[in-house]
Amino acid sequence: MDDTEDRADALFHALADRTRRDILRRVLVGEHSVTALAAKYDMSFAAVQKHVAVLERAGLISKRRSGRENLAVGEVEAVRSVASMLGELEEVWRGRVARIDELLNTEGPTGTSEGE
Amino acid sequence: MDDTEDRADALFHALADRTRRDILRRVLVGEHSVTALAAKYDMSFAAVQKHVAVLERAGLISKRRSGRENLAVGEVEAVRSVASMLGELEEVWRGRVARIDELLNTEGPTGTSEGE
DNA sequence: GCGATCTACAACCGTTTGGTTGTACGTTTC
DNA sequence: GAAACGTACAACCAAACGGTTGTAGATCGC
Repeated sequence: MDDTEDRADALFHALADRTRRDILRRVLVGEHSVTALAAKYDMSFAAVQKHVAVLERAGLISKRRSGRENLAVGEVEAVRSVASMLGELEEVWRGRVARIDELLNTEGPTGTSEGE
Repeated sequence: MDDTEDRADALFHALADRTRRDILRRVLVGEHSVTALAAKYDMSFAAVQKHVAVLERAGLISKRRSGRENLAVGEVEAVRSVASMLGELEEVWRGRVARIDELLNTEGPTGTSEGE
């Protein structure tokens, strides 16, 4: 149910770091090994590897083994899915969303009345 | 220079929390006071207020004082600016970005050669 | 004026994050 | 087979995050 919310959390979180956004740009252009990526940044290999893992867990990149190298490539579909989430937000603003109440978190410790 | 990167950090970080995304949806529909928003979630007023502050610092919402109430409203332009960042990523993938090297972080402890 | 309401913010706390170093394991190369 | 390379992962650390409670300042209603 809030499965898409979990996914949104992971996607936005992955994008909320400039090093990860930079890695994503590189691997959207073409495949890069983790070591090749790590050489680009002024931090340890392990740190870059962790960033790659975060991107992978979010589905923004995928990895392919090639001998001892691990080639990462950007998943443009995932980028588009984030864009579509923002598009939905814009539709909310336009008032074009049919069942807004379904999009909104239905908590309301006052009794889930939500009628405002 | 990496001013836009700071902004991107703030925007994606603000969006990387489901409560904040939910608040954003509500205030994109129309103005809500902080108290009205806080009533919707099963957490303290202060917690919701902090979320609102994060959204405001990122520029995703703005606040307007009306008597003792503080009315928050969503800034759809900021949402669009995030969408355009993702659009730029997609263009990187398409190979349509003219000066990619300017988009990519130019670190390279090996001497900023970047020639790969 | 006084109580109730709306807001802001400080102080605190457990967990996560982003970084480090060190170790270990498969793969290539000679 | 041994050295070098590419990777993965554990353990550790300071800082940030998301939450809490408590205090305090404006503003409204009566």
